[in-house]
Amino acid sequence: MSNEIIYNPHVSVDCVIFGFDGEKLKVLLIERTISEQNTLYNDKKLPGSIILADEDLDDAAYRVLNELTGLKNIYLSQFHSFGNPRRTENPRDVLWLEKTMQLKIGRIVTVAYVAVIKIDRKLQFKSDQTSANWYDLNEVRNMNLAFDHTDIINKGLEHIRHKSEIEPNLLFELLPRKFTITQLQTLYDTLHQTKSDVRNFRKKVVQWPYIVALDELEEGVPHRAARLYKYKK
Amino acid sequence: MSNEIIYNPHVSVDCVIFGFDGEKLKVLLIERTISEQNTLYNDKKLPGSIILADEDLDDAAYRVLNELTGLKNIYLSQFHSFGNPRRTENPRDVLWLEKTMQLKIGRIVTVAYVAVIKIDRKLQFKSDQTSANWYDLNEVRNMNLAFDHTDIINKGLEHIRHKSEIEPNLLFELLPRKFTITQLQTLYDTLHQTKSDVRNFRKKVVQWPYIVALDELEEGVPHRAARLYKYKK
DNA sequence: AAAGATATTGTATTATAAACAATAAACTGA
DNA sequence: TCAGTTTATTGTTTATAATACAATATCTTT
Repeated sequence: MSNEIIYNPHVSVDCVIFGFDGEKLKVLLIERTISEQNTLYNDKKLPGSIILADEDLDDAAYRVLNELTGLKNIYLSQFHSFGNPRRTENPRDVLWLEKTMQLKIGRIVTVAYVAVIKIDRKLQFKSDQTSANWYDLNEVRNMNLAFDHTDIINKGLEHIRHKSEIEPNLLFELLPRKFTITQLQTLYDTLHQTKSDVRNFRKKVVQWPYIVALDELEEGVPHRAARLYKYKK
Repeated sequence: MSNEIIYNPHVSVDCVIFGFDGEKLKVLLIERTISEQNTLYNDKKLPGSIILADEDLDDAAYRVLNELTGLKNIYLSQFHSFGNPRRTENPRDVLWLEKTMQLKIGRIVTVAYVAVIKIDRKLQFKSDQTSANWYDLNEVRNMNLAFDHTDIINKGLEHIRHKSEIEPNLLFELLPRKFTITQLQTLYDTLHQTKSDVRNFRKKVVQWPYIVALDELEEGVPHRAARLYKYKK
């Protein structure tokens, strides 16, 4: 009957923030240091936080994002909640929770959000102690992240894959303000896991009404420079 | 600073269960009776439950669904979590929570799941006290449901709309085992909010590999009987 | 036998997706 | 300066999918 005990878990939000460097998708991860028996371990985790007493879930997610990047008006959407009772059982995670939260925390149900931002945005931290960095998605697969954050990232990736098929606008949140068609195609193919034909792809995108050609070319490349485009409206 | 207090809300799951009667989409709602100052109020709510101490979210949703319908192997998927601090503030809801849960419950964060089932399935209740009924989605919009269950239903509807565009298989979970093309089209158009052309629609679906014509006709209709089809694999 | 109700079917047109390779422009190093 | 390297850019043909559009068939009821 211990199975039937009602129990209050904590509730948190975690943000999966994707960027694109022109070639690969990246995730923003927070550095975490844990001292365990006089040894320092270095770790990475998603930006996240326990929700506050009077705070809605979306508000908590925006707060976390803002504390991290200093920015607002970001494409941010909830995509899944994770509540496996054993997701907070790793001893290293338990230790970190006790140190940071100053209290024993048992189970945590987390609500995950995803955001896509331009990777060249300067990240402003409210606290000087936190440090965030971009990591290749492929690297991340072999890292040992905190909690079930690898699962969360994978599910978040799935989510923006689907979303980008419905609203191609999402792509331009990831690209720099001025971009080449090649960059757009690389991003598109990365997200859709395809290899589209160069000619067909260009035909498709130049007829999108919200993509406009500029009178500018790429600079500093050791070959023919590509035309730059921007996203409008 | 009261804004910064860490607080443990309860966590629950709610299931939005859709059915289709051949003409309209329906939701399964639980009857709820509240006695308030010697008066009995009748109410409806989504099937749901606080999660148990050692229970994963998906497990909780399946438990709720099973306790309600007695069935397993149902198309069930998590679609959104709702955590507005004020979602449990309605006095009637507070009263009901105290009566049913035997304890004061403040905030509840709920994780919502959606399921689609055949409406002619016999519902077996584990407890004789609960009673569930199908309601038209249009009626439901004007009912006063418990908590924010109207919002949850709307978001769940959005979810199966999207999902049915990607996987048409979902449609056959809602249709009876033997169905007519007209029923299929009505369901399709209801979900997609379209009015497709009869000829084009038939051309489209008869070439779906998983739809097979039977040697049977509808019975008991006061006009020409339609051919029956079934879904395979 | 006529009227009413729903089921069933085909053709022409348009739009979209897919397949496929040659040339142009800029830089690099000899 | 020239040959070689690298990436950018462009068109045509074919196949597939979506759209527009109305007449006839079958069964029931009166």
